[in-house]
Amino acid sequence: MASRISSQGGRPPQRRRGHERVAALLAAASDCFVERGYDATTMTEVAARAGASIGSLYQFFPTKEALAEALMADHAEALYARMERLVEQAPGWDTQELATRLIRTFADYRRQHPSFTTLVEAGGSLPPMLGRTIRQRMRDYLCRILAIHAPGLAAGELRPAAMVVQQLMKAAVALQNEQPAALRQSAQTQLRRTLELYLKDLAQTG
Amino acid sequence: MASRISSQGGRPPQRRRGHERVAALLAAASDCFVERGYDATTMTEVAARAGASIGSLYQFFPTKEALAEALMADHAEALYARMERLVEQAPGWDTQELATRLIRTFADYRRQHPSFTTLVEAGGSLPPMLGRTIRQRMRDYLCRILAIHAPGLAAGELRPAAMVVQQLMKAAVALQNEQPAALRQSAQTQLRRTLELYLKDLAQTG
DNA sequence: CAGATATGTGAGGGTAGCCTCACATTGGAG
DNA sequence: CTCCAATGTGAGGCTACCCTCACATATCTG
Repeated sequence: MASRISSQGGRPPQRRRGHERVAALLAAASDCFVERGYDATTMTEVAARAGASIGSLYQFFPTKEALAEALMADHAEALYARMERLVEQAPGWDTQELATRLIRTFADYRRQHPSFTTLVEAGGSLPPMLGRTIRQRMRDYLCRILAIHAPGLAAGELRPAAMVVQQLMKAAVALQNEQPAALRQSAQTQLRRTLELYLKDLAQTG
Repeated sequence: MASRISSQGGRPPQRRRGHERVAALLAAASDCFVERGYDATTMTEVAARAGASIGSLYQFFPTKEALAEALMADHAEALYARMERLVEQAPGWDTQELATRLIRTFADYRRQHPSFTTLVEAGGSLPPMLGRTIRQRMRDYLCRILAIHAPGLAAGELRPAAMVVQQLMKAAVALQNEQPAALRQSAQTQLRRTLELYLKDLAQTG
């Protein structure tokens, strides 16, 4: 799980020890976020857990937010890789089959990486920009995959695909948080169909 | 929605104006928690939103935690009332029918009261004791109802009912957060069945 | 009205936590 | 080996926020 560090500030590691430190720091951050949540974890604790000092932590991550974003970037990359691998393996599927597999991949990854779930669901408590970044990135990934491999939906226009993806997001990420009353009726119907798909798959998987 | 204020400290209101203030403060807290999450909302903001000063807020709620707990107490009371009303209306149901209705009631309440969901799901970021209190109370409520109205499960022994209730909790409260790998196999099977029930109902409701 | 109690106010104490800085140490290139 | 950039360190600045306190005002009882 090589990490690319946040784009803003924070010099990337260059020597071997630097890379090791970054990996340890990200692992520590992951554990802390899962156990205590984003707000409650302190930078001091992350550093201590990684066997480093605060200064060392700030050497690579200029901000607590940047730390979370780097962790999220790693997750996003890994998840995206899984999805692309999945799509490459069997290009002949129709939209529904593809959606089912993608959702299962997504759900599996969530189960295997609790910190990913923690960050995605932290929602309101995260710094606004970070929250938006995370959701945007997830949406982009799913949208790109669906747009490429579901030509029936993305033929020329982007709106429908984006809508479906948004509903996939809602189903897979924030199932219980969403408020159906706030959704338009047509979208709601489509969401229900997506939900059924997701739930059926989830029930099979366990 | 008359509130009973936290048990620990914090004198309950006695005059008319006091009751109005408490209601306004709880409403403000509810909004803030939903928008920003528990950690990110400040007591100053809650007070300002309710048109009061900080001193006024601390007149009734001795602690930020007490404020959240009072809000949660209101929710718990309202939800419990709904559940009891439901059970009284049709005492002839079998276990499955009852469970389905209870879960729907639970899901409906969650949709109608976002701050309830916010507090229940805040999980790791809440002060440990508050989090435990919240989960314990929800478990007690569901357990009591199931124990009373599903004699087949609660005949003498409490263990099976408690287990089912725990799984109901997992299904209804933290569907995606749980890690099936950490569960025992038998429990997992039962959980799956409960999940299917929950999901089926959710799909129907929208 | 008068006394008593409840309620209202906001400046400030205390603290926790993010982040900086000045300097020590390590490791690799020439 | 020598030198320089990378990495390591932790005390402390600074800010934000929870909560207290001394006092003002409002509301109720007699």
